[in-house]
Amino acid sequence: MRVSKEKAHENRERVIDVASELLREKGVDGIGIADLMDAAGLTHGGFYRQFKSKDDLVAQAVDRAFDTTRIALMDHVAHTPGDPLRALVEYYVSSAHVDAIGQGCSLPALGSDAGRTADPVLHTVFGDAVEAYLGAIASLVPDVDPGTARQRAIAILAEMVGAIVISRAIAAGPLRDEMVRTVRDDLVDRNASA
Amino acid sequence: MRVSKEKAHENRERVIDVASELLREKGVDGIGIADLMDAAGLTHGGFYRQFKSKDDLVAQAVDRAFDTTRIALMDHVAHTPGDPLRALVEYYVSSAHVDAIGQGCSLPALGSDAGRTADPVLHTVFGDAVEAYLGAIASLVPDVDPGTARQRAIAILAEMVGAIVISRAIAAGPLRDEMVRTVRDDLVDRNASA
DNA sequence: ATTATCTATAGATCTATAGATAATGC
DNA sequence: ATTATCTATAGATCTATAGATAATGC
Repeated sequence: MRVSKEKAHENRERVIDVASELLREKGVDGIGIADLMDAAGLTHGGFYRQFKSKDDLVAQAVDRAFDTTRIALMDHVAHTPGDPLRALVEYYVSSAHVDAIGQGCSLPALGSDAGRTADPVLHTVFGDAVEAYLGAIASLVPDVDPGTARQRAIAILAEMVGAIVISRAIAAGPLRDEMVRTVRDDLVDRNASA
Repeated sequence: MRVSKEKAHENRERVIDVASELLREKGVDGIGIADLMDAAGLTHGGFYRQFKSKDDLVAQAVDRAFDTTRIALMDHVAHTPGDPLRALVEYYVSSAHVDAIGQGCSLPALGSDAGRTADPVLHTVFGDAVEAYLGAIASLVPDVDPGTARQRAIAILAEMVGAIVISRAIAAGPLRDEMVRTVRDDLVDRNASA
C-alpha cells in the first residue's frame, strides 16, 4: 500500500489539482474529503497525512487555481495579436468563461464563499491573487501614469468579476448573453489603446 | 402546540426573514434547517409543513432579501439630496455594505452559490432581481437614450457587484479600502450628471 | 375535525482519527 | 524502521419523515 516518495508527491499534487477544480464547481461546503480523494483515485483515510485539515487543502487548492488561470490568461494575451488589454478582457468576459466554472477564475467562482470564511489563510490567498491581477492589468493599460493605471485596473477587475458572478447567478438565456456582451464591449471601448 | 392561522403566518414570515439573513451570512450550504428554525424560535420538525424543501425556502428567502435591500436602496436614494445615481453608487459601494453581509445585496453575498445551483427557481429569482436593478439604475442614468442607459446600467451593476465580492474575499485592510474607494470614485466620476 | 408544532428518528452525509498493512528507503 | 495508504469507525452533522400533541376553527 505504501508508494514511493516521488509517487506520494504526485498523488498529493493530483489531490490539489482535483480539489482546485471541484471546489470551484461545487463550492467549499459542496464537496467532501471522501469525494475529493475518490476523484483523485485515493481513499479518504489517507487525506490527513497529506493535509492538516480541509481548510489547509482549500487554501492550497485555491492558490493552485489562481496560478493555473493566471498562466492561461497571460498565455492567451501573449499569443493574441492586437491590443493586449482587449485580449485580456475578451478572454475573461466571455460565455466560455461563464460556462467553465471548474476551469475559470476563482474570484467569481468562490468569491462569495471566501467572503464568509473565518480562515485568514484563504483571505491572504485571495488578496495575493487580486494584487497579481491588478499588476497584470495595470501593465496593459495604455498611456497613463502608474497610479492612474492601477485605478483603471481596479475598475476593470471589478467589472469583469461582477459580470461573471451575475451571469452565472441567472439562468442561461438572453439576459446572460446581454450581460457578457455589454460588459465586454464597455470595457473594450473604454480602454481602447490610442 | 397548535397556534392560530394568523400566528402561523407570522411564524412562517419570520422563518423567511431569519433565513434571508442567515443564508447571506453563512451561504446556502452553511446553515441547516434545525439552526434556521431555532433562530426563528421554532423546532425543526415543523419546517416541512411550511416549506416544500430547503430549496423552496432558499428561493423564497433570497427573493425576500432582494425585496428588502431594493426597498432600502431606493429609500436611501429618494431621501438623499443631489444626484440620485451618485447616491445609489455611494450607498452600494461602501465599507458599510462590505461589512453587513447579512443585510446587504444577495448578488455579492450569494452570487457564487447561485452560479452552481441546479434549482431553476433560484436562477429565476436572481434573474428577476437583476432586471429590477437594471431598471432602477437605468432610470437614473442622465441624458441618454433608453438603450444606452441600459448598457450603462449593466456596466454599473457589474462593477458594483464585483467590488463587493472582491472586497469581502480579501482580508480587511488597505487593499480592501482602496478597492471600495476607487470603484466608488470611478463610478461617480464616470456617471456624473451634467 | 383540522392542523401547526412538537419529539423522535431514519438514513445519509460530514470531518477527523485509530490502527492495520505493505512497500520503500535506510 | 519508516511511512503512504488502507479499512473501519467515532461523533457530529444534515435533510426529510412519522406520528403524537394540543389548540384552533368549524
